Amino acid sequence: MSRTGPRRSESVRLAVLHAADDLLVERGFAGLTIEGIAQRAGVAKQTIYRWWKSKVDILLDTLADDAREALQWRTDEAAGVEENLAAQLRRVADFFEAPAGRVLQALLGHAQLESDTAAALRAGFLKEQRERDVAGLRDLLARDLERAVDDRTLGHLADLLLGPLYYRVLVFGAPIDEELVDSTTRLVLTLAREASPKVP
Amino acid sequence: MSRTGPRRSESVRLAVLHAADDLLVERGFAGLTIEGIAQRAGVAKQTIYRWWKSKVDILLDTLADDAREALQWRTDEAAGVEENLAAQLRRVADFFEAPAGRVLQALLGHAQLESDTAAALRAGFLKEQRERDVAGLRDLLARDLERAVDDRTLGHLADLLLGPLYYRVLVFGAPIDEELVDSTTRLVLTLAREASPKVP
Amino acid sequence: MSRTGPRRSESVRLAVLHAADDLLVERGFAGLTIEGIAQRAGVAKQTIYRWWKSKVDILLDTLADDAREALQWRTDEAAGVEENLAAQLRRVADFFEAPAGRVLQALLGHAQLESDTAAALRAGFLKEQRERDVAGLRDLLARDLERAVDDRTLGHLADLLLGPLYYRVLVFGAPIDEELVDSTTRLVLTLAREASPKVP
Amino acid sequence: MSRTGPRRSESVRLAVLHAADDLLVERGFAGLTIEGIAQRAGVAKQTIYRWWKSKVDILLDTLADDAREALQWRTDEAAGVEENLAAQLRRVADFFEAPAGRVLQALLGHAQLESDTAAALRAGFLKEQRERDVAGLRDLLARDLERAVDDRTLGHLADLLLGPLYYRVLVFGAPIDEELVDSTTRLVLTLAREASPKVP
DNA sequence: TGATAACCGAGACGGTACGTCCTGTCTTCCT
DNA sequence: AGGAAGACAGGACGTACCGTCTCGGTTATCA
Repeated sequence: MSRTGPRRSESVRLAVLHAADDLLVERGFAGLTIEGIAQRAGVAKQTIYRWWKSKVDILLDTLADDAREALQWRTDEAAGVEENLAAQLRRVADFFEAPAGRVLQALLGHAQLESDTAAALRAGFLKEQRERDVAGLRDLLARDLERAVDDRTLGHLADLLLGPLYYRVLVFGAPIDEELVDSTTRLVLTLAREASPKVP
Repeated sequence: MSRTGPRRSESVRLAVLHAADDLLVERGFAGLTIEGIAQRAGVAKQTIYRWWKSKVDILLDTLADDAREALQWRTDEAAGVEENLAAQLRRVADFFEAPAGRVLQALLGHAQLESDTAAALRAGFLKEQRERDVAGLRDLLARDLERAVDDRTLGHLADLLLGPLYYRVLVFGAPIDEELVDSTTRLVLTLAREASPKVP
Repeated sequence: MSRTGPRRSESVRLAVLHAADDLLVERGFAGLTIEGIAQRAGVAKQTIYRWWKSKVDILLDTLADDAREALQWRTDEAAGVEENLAAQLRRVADFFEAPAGRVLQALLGHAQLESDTAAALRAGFLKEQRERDVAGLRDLLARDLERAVDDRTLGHLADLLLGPLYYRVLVFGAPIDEELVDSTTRLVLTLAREASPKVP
Repeated sequence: MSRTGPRRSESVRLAVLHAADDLLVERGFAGLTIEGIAQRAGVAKQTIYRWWKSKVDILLDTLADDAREALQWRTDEAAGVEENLAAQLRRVADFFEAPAGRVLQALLGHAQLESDTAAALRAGFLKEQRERDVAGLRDLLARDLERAVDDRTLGHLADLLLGPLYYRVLVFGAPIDEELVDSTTRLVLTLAREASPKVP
């Protein structure tokens, strides 16, 4: 059965996402309201409710657009494994300084308060990002160790690698410094080599 | 000049803290309202506002009462350094399953959304806990290495030690398993020994 | 530019006015609250505040709807001037026994306490009623005296006519009796005839 | 049974009455609160509640002190009856311009809203004032008519005399002008002479 | 000359209503 | 059908006073 009438307006979608982003930066999460977004975007409230369930849903949308690329693992074949790993951690550090990182931070915060947010965030963005992190780590270690590392171990290594960075940001609200990046990198590599000794 | 008139009622204070604690567990942070707390505690709203600025302020108070002891470093002289360290991490893991841990989790979440909360939490509980963590780690390593470790290094070691645990809880909402405790413990001890080699 | 969106609901308006009227009679002015009206009318508080500034504003609205007719001057051509005048005063007396009269009484009371109420009441209902009273009196006297009476005199006659009635109600809270109606009527007619003697 | 301890402090009583009076003038009846009076008088709230039941009770107290004298009937033997009567009405007019008159006006207003206030005001001040008015009128008419007027008629004459003045003040909030005083005076004297014709 | 009872200041407390803000649903009209 | 405008029921907010109460400190009278 065919349908009639105009389709979803892309300009409305973008206006809402940008308004939400701007207001989050300007007034913080608590000052972010559906009514405020509607007004700023020059859009009716009902239009927002038609396409998104809540302000969290809007933010998840902005995250999907912005964060994926910033946290992608990139390999520089010319550089060593340690440099590549450290570079990825630096990307994480930079991400948290950027607007998209603030969005993730807010969503992670909200996820502690609302299980719906937690479920949506974990089933979507965080799950995908976890997969990218594990895959990126696997590839890098494979180059270093010349053998595959099992997934279980990879998971723990990822926790050890990223945990201290998120801890800094989420718990202390402090920027991630170079020294933390370096020591974390070295530590994880050490453990990886121990756990999966190169076949002589 | 001495105060006259009735003093602050301790029973009111406790009724409010317990009501807040209970409601947080029952209904979550979003379902926690000043009016709800007042009703549950059998207290007038104004009485709450007289002593606390917000529901966050109340939770900070419950945390101060409950969390300090649960996260205290305890040394078992009979056991080795590694066992002591692992036991402390297990205490952290258990804490996050307990009601007081839920309070901290909610507050950490809210701290991502409101800078006031962040400032209060960091200036109060987190600062003290950080000091306890660093001091506990210092004492433990001193026993192991038979020499003092400088504060800067201790700070990084604390990040590496606790980061992965908080990451698990805050980002993935998953319980901290034994394996993570063990690998984190070993890793940090390895790094500590490398960084501060025992004088021969 | 034409308006879009839903219009003001007439049923809501009436529900509020009736609820206010009922509650004023049941519980008196002090027991009349916006929250009470909202609850009785099955309406949200905000809906009331959207259209009225205060409970006084609501009562002014009920007055406009109810009192105009009750205090209208009516001429019975068959009857004499004195009978017509007395009939009008009896209408005033009856009005103060009816619910709408209670509303006016309450508003007059409140007008002594709040200058805003006084200004609104006087600029609205009282001004119109005064005009009706003066006009009614003018017509009646014209019939009796066969000549026009000047406005200044009419004003004073209206004061002398209505003053004693309001005095009874407002100051002594007592009902207006037939004797007061009669003596006031006679008195005013006497004075009117003196002041504007029939041209011989 | 005898009692011990300090007696009621007169300075406290006066401080409260003055504070109430001042605040009534400054902020109006709605802005007059027990807490405000207590603060302004430098007195504890409980002290007020010990001696007065409500703010209305306080105002009744100030009225008793101030109004009695202002509304007292005074006879100037040298002047005629009409002049004496007009002088009394002028006293009423002046009274409503003075602070004590404002208090009575506020209390009369409140009496329309709360039956307790109405009862207290009518059983106290208004009853006494009514008696003074009737007695004053009786004396004056006795001089004029050279015979006594019965109480029933006197009551109606008092209504006709004072009603228009109160009507002006309470309903229109306008000052009582000389013309109203004069016509009311003449009118009432006319009626009195008609009703009780001098024995020839 | 104490004891003791009332007065008084300060202000905590359980309440009620205030007026505001935002939510999510809905209705109306326009394109 | 999509969208702007915005009315509506509802719920929580933080504030202002109410009237009651508990504290200490301070008189004044009477034993």
